[in-house]
Formats: sequence, C-alpha cells, structure tokens
Amino acid sequence: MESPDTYYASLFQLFNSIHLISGEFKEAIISNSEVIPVKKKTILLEAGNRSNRIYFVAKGMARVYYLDKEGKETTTWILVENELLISVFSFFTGQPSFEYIETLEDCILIELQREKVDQLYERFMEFNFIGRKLTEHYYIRNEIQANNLRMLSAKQRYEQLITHHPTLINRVPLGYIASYLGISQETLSRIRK
Amino acid sequence: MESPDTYYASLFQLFNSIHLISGEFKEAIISNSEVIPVKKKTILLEAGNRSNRIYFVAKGMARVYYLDKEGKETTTWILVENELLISVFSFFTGQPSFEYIETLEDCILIELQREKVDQLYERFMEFNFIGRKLTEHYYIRNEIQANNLRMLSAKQRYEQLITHHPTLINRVPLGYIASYLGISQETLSRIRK
DNA sequence: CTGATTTTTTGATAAATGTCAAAAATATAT
DNA sequence: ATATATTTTTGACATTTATCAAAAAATCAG
Repeated sequence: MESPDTYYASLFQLFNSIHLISGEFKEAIISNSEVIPVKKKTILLEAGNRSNRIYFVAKGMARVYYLDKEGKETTTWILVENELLISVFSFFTGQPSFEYIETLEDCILIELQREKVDQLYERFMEFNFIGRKLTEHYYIRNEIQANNLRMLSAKQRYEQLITHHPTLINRVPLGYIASYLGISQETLSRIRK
Repeated sequence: MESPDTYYASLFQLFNSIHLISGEFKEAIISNSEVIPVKKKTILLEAGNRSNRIYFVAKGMARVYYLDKEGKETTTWILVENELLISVFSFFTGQPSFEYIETLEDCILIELQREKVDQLYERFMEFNFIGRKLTEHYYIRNEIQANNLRMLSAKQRYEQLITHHPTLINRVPLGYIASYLGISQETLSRIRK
C-alpha cells in the first residue's frame, strides 16, 4: 500500500477537473476524511441501516445491490477506481437503505461522513459546484442506464457495456453483470458467444 | 387562465417545502422567469438543439422522449402539475439534446433560462440547497425507474405505475406509457385485462 | 499442488414479450 | 353531427428471455 497522498491525489484530480480547488480545501478534505483499506467481499452497508458515508474508490472495485422479495440479488451499480461509491437513496434522503454496498476486490477507499461533507459544503463554495456537477454526472449515467434497459435488447445492452466499460467484464463475476443489465446469468452466458 | 400569481404560488410552495424562501427571492424568481401558456402537442425542445431552459409545469402535462435508430419513440419522462420539466442531459451538460420535449395537454409553464438560474444560484444561497435537493429527488426517482426495469416484469411495472401515479393512465396515450415502461403497446394493452 | 468452493456454461423447456396486420373504439375538427 | 384522424384492442405467430438442473471450468485456501 502506497502513501495516502497518492490516493488523495486521485480524488483531488477528479475535483480539479470540475472546478479549481485551493490548497486550503485540500487540507480540509484530508483532515475530514479517512483512507481505509478494505478487504474483498466486505459489506460496507447493510440494508436497513442508514448510510451516512460516501466513499471514493482510490483502488479496487465495489458494487451496490439489493434483494428482491424472493431474496435474489440485483446489482445496480458497479464502481471502479476514481469513482464515487454511495447508496444514493439512503445517503440523499437519510432514510434506511434498501441496498447493500459490498467490495468486489481489496480496496483502498477514502471515506467521508455526511456530516463532514455538509460542513465542507458550508465552508467552501466551490465544493457546492463540484458536488452539484458530480450529482448531475451520476444522474446522467443512471438515466442512460434506464434508457438502455427500456430500449435495447439484452444483447445490445451487453454490447453497450463492453464498449463503454470494457475492463469490467474480466473483473466482475458474470452474475453481477447480468443482474446489472437486467438479464439472467444463463442468458448472458449465451450472449457472449 | 388565472393570474400568474396562482402559478408562482405553486412553484414557491414546492421550493418552500424544501427550504424556507424569502420574499426577496420570490421577487427575483418572478422577474427572472416567464409564465407561458403552451398548446397541446407543442415541441418545446428538438433533438439536436441545446436546451437552456427548465420548466415548471403549473398546469397540464408533458413528456420527454427520443427516437431510436429505427425512428421509434421512447418516452423517458412524463411530468404533470408541480413537477419540473427538463432535458436532463442537455441542460446539465450544455451539449445538444438527443431528446425531445413535448406537451401532452394545454399547459401553463413557468420558464427559466439557465443563465438566469445560474445568477439566482449566486445571489441566493438557499437556492443552491433547493436545487441540490431537487436534483437528488429526481435522481432517486430515476434510479427507482431503472431498478424497476431491471427487476420487475412488464405486468409488475404497470402495477407499480398505477399505484404510484394512478392519474396518468387516463391522461396519457397508452403508447407513451408503454415505452416509458419499456414494453410494446400491444403487450401493455393485454396486461390491462 | 490439490481438494473444495465458486463461477460459468450447456441443454431442454416454459414463459414472457415482440411484431405485423387489421379491426374496433375513441377523440377531434369542421 | 359527421367525417377524419388517432388510439386501443385483438389475433396469429415469431422471438427473446427465464427457469431448472446438471456438467464443466475456473478460482481459492491451505
């Protein structure tokens, strides 16, 4: 494991690509967050609990999923390096989560508590801009996903995924990808030929 | 058509339910927006154009849709009274829209230009809070939609819709609802029995 | 390296949904 | 009110996708 600085550098690069950030802001981020290594298959959030943490994936990969009535898992997000990891519903509303968050690989995460995030929003105007843009970014991504589910066949959805996120296929168990695409694992397996 | 005050009252009520707003802010909204009556089936945004307007639906109903390669329409949003009408992708990114916005009934809309919205964000802190919350609200809604598309059968999705938006069914042509739910019109027609 | 576990593939079949074409019902404009 | 246009339903059939069970392949821990 490298120095925490390396991981913060990635986070700051993301922020910086949206809006120039000051040294003071960087300091504040560092002193209000934690770099945590997390083993593969760790559950970071259980359904039923309130999520008051947002994570930046500095290294590794994680997913968000939930269980339907029959107890079958549906994966709704798969996040890799330099992406934000969050249970959108619970973090935004403060209500108990219906989702789980689980690491898929050994990860290095930067963890921010909501309380601290809110303080940073108050102290640094530029952070509101960044926060808004990031929310919009993930919103758009989600909308594209919904549109694909509506409009594309299982095969086309898979093709979309391999063109836009080619690395995922070799890193993520097929069953997770299948449910993310809204298809059964068997069908996905057949599509791949 | 009633006095514009009536329509602004609805908008302010929405804002107020999120964060208390000042008289000064109300004045600023009024002087930076327009109340416009729009006839049914008016195209408010064409694919290819940049969208720099956001609408509040004070009366009536509208939809957002786009055309796939074969020219078939897919409706992605249906908005009614007291909801915001926007081409999320184009408005957020400033890029040309792939979507159309079209009224489904005679409407009264409150129109805000992006430029003015941004000015209001700068002048009124509380508006940032409201803007963020609204973005989060629609984000969550969109995520639920994506989850339903992944996890529920056509029939279940229809049932979800009638429990959560019972009024839509009698106001919207079935074909639009069908594509919103990601099913063919014929299948939806059969489900209804 | 090897046995145990997990993941992926395959086969057979059923169920869900789509497509095309046309008829029926409904809404709309004059 | 009537003709016209639009929307919804129906039928027959094709296609896609799900499901269940089991085999094959890959991965992991000791």
